[in-house]
Amino acid sequence: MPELPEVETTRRGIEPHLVGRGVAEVWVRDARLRWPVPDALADELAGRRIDQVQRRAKYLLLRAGDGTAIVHLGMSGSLRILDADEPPGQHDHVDLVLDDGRCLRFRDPRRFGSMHWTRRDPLEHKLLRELGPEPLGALFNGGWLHARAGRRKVAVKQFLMNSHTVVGVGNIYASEALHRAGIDPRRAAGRISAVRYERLAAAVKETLTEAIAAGGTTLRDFLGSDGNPGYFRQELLVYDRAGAPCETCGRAIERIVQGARASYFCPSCQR
DNA sequence: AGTGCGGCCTGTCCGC
DNA sequence: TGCGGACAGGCCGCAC
Repeated sequence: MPELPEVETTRRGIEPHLVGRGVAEVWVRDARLRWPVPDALADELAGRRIDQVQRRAKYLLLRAGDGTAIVHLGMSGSLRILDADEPPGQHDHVDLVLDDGRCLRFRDPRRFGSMHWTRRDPLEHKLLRELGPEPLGALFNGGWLHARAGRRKVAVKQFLMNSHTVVGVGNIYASEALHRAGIDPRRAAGRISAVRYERLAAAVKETLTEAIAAGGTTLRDFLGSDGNPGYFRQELLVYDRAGAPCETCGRAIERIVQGARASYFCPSCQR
């Protein structure tokens, strides 16, 4: 399940193959993603040159002249560089055929991903406009979290996963960062001190940075753009470890459900 | 405005 | 061994 480290790993994997390359053709085999792939993507991207491959939150931005393809990998999406004549599989929905005989192939079994095309500033796109700060940027820090939290009663884990609070912290890394910061995921966001929010912001940055360095976390079906898995899974201290001993104190990790999502935490290290 | 939840989708896993 | 059903999960969009 791509979270920010997986998306950044993908970006770094595809960038050197795309920048400066022309797009010869765009094949949309199945436009039924989360939102229908617009005809404009194929019509307008073909014939252009890709200038930059950027990331904002979990969106990848393929900049091509005055247009931008916006790609979200959803739950199960992946982008890979292949020879263009490689036969597509069942879930290979879109190809950008490049002018060097290769292609960028979008695969997404669950079709929670999406692709958009815009001729405007992509950061002003409806889906990107309201997003909170990047977790690895300077704008995201303990002061920001503390100020945003105010007196809100929502559980801190859900607060942390809200894209207005900070982008790119999904279910896995939310549990991990809260564990590192020693904060109970059930605690009300507005009942956490500024000092503890400093710890939490630092924990988010550390967790994501380490995960990116490891090439992302591989759970189930995530593979990087080179087809290889990420190696952060072995670093996870609580996620998917219900019943297993906490590495710090030995007490059993607990699993609870918050907002219809699994949370994992150590009941003695996290308060 | 903040909060909660339905819905999208399919591969995987579990229990019978 | 086969089968049905629960589950996983990002995140928009809607209802309260």
